[in-house]
Amino acid sequence: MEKDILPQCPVASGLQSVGDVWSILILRDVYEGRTKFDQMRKSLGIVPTMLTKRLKALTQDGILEKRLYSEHPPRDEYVLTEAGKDFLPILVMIGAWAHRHREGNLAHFFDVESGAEIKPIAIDEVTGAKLGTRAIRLS
Amino acid sequence: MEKDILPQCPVASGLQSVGDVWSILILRDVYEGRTKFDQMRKSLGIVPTMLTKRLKALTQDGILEKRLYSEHPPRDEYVLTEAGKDFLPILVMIGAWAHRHREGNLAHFFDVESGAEIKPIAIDEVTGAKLGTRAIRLS
DNA sequence: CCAGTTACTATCATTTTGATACTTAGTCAA
DNA sequence: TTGACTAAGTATCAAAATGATAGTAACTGG
Repeated sequence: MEKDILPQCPVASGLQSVGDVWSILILRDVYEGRTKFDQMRKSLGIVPTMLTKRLKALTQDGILEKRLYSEHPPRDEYVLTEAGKDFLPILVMIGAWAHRHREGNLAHFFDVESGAEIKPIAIDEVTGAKLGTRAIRLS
Repeated sequence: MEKDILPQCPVASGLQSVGDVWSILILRDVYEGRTKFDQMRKSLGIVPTMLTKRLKALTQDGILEKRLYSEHPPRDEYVLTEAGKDFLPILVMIGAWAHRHREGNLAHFFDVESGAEIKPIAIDEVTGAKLGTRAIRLS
């Protein structure tokens, strides 16, 4: 789609960085510890040209950054920036939405410390109200 | 991308319904009350063939449904199902993420009742902890 | 020095998306 | 009762993105 559609909309703006399936699945991989090119390629079944392209875009957008993990041979991995880490809750919310509304035998998210399954909800930090229960205006 | 990649991953599963920019922007439009074909077409600058295709997919996936709003002439609008309404928090989270990490003069979300700006955060309903502050495992 | 690993790039076919024009079914006003 | 207008699309074709397959470059370890 076009570049500069709806420039004032925060949703459209966010989607310009991260509004495509491969990018989001790459982020999921990185969260899971698959930070290297070939790990992602195998895990996702993505063709290398596409993976290269997406990693470049995510890096330029400040969501991932390249880090040398071996000098000899020189090898880079991709790690999350602050912006990248900050996207994790959205991933988890998407997964939880899928559990509620999509068919299939899906994996679940667990809190490592307690072992309990995570039930993510979004609230407004100001009112404390669950999002979706009160009217919202965008302006 | 392929159809059946990573069938057990809830994130990948969710993205199959709603993992594309147009679909998400259509949902945003519907939340904002632009429920009719031409309203969306103008608001988004989307080509009608694409809009038709996306509306059909969202409808088949149970996120939108067609509703007759005029008998003569017969005219349909698209309204949110429960699954569609349940996606709103994710939209707001994406917008909030963009506010934190993207440049530009972006519109903000407000609570209609209180007038205050919304600061969405995702928490685990079980532990009450903010997502991203504790380790998560997917299995 | 030869096979293996990692991180890619090159090339080309296929698929998806976009632009423009057109259609269908109705309304409304003169 | 014709002619302009609206809403919701479809048809056709060009352009761009994606996918498949193969190949390269730099290094390692035996």
